[in-house]
Amino acid sequence: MVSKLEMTGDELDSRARDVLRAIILQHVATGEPISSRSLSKCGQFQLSPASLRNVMADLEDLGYLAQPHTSAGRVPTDRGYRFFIDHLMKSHALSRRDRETIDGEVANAGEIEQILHLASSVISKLSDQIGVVFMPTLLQFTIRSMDFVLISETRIMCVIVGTNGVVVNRIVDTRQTFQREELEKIGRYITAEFSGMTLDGIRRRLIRMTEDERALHDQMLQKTITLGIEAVNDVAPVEHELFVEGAASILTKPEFADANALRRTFLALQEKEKLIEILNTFLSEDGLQILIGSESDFTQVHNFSIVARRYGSSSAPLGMVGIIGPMRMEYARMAPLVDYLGLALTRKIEEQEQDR
Amino acid sequence: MVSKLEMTGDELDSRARDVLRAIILQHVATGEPISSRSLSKCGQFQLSPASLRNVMADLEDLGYLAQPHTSAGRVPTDRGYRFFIDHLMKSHALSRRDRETIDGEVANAGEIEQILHLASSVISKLSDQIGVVFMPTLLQFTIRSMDFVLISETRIMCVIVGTNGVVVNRIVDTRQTFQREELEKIGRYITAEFSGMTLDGIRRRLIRMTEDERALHDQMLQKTITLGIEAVNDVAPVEHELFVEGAASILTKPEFADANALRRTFLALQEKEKLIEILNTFLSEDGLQILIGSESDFTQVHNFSIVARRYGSSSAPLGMVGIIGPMRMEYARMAPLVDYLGLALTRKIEEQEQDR
DNA sequence: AGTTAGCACTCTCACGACGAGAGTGTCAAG
DNA sequence: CTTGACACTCTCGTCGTGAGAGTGCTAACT
Repeated sequence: MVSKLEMTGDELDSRARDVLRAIILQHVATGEPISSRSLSKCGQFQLSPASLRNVMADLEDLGYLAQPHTSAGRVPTDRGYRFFIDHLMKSHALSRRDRETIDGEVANAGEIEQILHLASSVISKLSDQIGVVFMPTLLQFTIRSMDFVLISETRIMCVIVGTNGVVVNRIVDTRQTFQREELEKIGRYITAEFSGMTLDGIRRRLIRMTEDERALHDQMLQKTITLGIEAVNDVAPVEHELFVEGAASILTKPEFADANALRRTFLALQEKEKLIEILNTFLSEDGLQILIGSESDFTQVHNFSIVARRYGSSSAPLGMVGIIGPMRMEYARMAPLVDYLGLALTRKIEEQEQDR
Repeated sequence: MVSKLEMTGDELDSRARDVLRAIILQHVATGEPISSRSLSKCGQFQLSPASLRNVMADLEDLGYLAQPHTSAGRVPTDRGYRFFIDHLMKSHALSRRDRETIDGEVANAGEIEQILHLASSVISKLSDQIGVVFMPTLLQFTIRSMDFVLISETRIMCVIVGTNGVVVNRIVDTRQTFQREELEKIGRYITAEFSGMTLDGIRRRLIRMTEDERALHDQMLQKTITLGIEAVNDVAPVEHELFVEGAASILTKPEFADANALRRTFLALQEKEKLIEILNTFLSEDGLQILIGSESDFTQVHNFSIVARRYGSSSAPLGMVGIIGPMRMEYARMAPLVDYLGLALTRKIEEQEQDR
């Protein structure tokens, strides 16, 4: 019945918009359903509760508000939050403290995994929500260099540096034995020969090379090829990394007062595939993304919202960073937080990219 | 009033012991307080409920059982569990499936961190409790080799292999620029010069070398020293790694039916220092360790137990592996699980140690 | 027209009473 | 020493009740 309404923001007059905004702000602050009386008392409107009730009834008809039960106040629906975010919200400026905290954490981090880990934990702490950082597949990842370090005669650590500054390392267990000097040579060769290619491309070319005439005779080349293939094969399975931090932060939120809600939530967070799927669809979108309640499978069940943003250079987006929390959250504070963290990460990564 | 009793297991006659064992087994299975009637009905005893009540009253006086309230059955106390574990428990043989699962997971893992991560997750899955694996400080860690890989001109990955096969790698950001060949030379030099020493020892010696006459003139040596110090300094802060896996497994246990217990538990798991402290004290003990309820700060508050065991060669214990769960757990099944995982880890690590 | 006071209505929630059920302790008889 | 019997106690679910909160509606007011 409300489906034919376009979300242009035009179907609400200025007063209705003010009321909706006030209700959402107040409800986010208190967690309680908002009554006409408390709204009237807050002083923002020179109207009696009865008048406000009329406005609220209209907003309910339009699907922006709902009543938990007849004699309770109103609560925003996901549709209400959506309207708020699209048309009513005024993002807070990011506090200097927060900005400095983010900058500090990001600056201190070295390796990509550490950066992402710190990012998820800092956003979780600052937002008091669950922090998520997602780094998608490395298959399209182009390499700058590849080096091999002798761990023991048959165990080799392979260090791959991407053109975007990301460093990946894995240990492979070979059946052959290697010398230090051999590995140095192999590293130089592979770096020279394959830099700029994707892992997948490298693997395919190496496999083609095995059939090459020369490889049959040159023992050194043969060793290089098998080691290279093993190294790339071993990295490829790392299809994505998902950092979820601060799940305990939701423990104190009133929407999780009962044990079942908690249980369901933790179990949902366990299975990360769904989350990855959602974040993946966002990966093609630019700018801040907000997903509310029923708008996706994941957020629907638990009345969650996701505020997330792409990071990494726009030419090669690297992943998503954001927060997950109950639908009732301070979007006006979350939005700039997530946005800034995304920017900071992007900047950091571009710096590393320069730094060649 | 019971404190003067020695825990020799002598103060209970054979019948009392049987009753205590039966009560614990039944309570662990059901989670309910055990009544004299249900005990009589189970057929193990040819006694009436009234007689069993007498025995149970005695066990309660001795502090092995307790009643949640007057008209409830009996529940084992931590003292009761302790007696059970020390004198009554018959450990189940480890099922073949479990043994194979553990062997499989451990065999597949490569790097130490991956091994420990898998270990904590496999033990969590098999036990349906929270899995913990703890690796203590690396400061006493002696090195076999040290290599440096060029990430970018000023960022160097440092790969340290311990004599126990453990591989640690960190990226350091230097102010100087390095060439590939330089790094290879530095790696060879440091490996030759310092292998067998502890990280701490290396650092001290490097610092002493800065004051050395030669270092002032030999630019290469100077670069080596500063890089070496930075590498070691960067690794040293990693004082311990604690893997806690499967916290969600306790969600379904009846002792966490109410939200507060859940909340408290998750918050307790958040602060890992306490846990590390406890595991650290166990590090000097050989064999399986079981800590019950009030026996430690950590387990006391939440009615938890810890079943843990040292792993790593006995000459150089590497860390602790174990599970955390409610006091009411199947000790007879947990004990061999943890024990076997500890053995498997030790074996794996010794293999890697050989493999030089 | 829009606004407001008043009022009846509905729903939740905290409180207390109550009875069924479960388990115990005890005592006297076997 | 064992056991049947019985009174006692405590928990827990159910039901009823009344206070409180908030609404919708209507009629009067501006």
